[in-house]
Amino acid sequence: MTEVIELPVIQQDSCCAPVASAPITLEQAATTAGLFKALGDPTRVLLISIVAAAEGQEACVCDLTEPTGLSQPTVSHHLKILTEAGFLSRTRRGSWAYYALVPGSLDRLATVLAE
Amino acid sequence: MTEVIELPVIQQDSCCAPVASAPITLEQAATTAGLFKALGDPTRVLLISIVAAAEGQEACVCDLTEPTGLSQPTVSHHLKILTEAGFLSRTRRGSWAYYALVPGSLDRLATVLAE
DNA sequence: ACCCTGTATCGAAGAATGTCAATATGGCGT
DNA sequence: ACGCCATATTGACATTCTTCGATACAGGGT
Repeated sequence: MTEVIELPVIQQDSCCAPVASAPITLEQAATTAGLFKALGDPTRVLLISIVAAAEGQEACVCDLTEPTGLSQPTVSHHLKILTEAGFLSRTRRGSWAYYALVPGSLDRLATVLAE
Repeated sequence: MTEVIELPVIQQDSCCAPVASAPITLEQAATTAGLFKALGDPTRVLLISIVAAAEGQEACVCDLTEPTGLSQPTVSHHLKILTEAGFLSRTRRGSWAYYALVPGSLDRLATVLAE
């Protein structure tokens, strides 16, 4: 007897279809646009930059409120968006939450932009 | 006597600083985020894809309303946003307005994403 | 000159977004 | 068990965005 096991959908491997190579579907466009939307805010671009340039490629929330000049809840909010988009990962060590750049996530999106 | 001449700011050549290489300023982040925001909409990603895949790398507005399923004013609005962001160019021939992908504009943005 | 077609702009309505203060949650120390 | 610290969530508000219908503009043909 065979059993059907539901596997988690991992679409991060292939990311999404190249934009300029062939015509894509509206659904593919929505997926791609969702990634770009996550990067479509100055604060979030800044956060990515700070995290990527930090030692160990990671930073805690406490390190990010001051350079952005925003409140802690707002920074947490942006970090959540970047994490859900697959650009950042979250690791809890003690009371601190460390956010790190997901390796290859930006490069993968760059592939989508290839002409 | 020296005269100060205001030169137009052309930032499209170098586009913007790589995000993940070194820490950037909030101003640089805003410029970069502006480009991503232009691509942060499903309709606009679809428009880019259709235009890029079209013959002659260009399409008129009349070719774009049907595949997007949106009204003509809305399509024109999105095309304007993409044009102002530097991704599309506009050429008027007769009554028609032809939009084309600006060569290298997507590749330039891809450079920003290099890790 | 007039109309017709394609495109752009305007004005408005609804949805989504960014931000904060207040509050909740989660861990570590005493 | 309690309190403190860092972080996450909630609720609310102002702003921006997406979309449309209505209208204005532009160019070609009769």
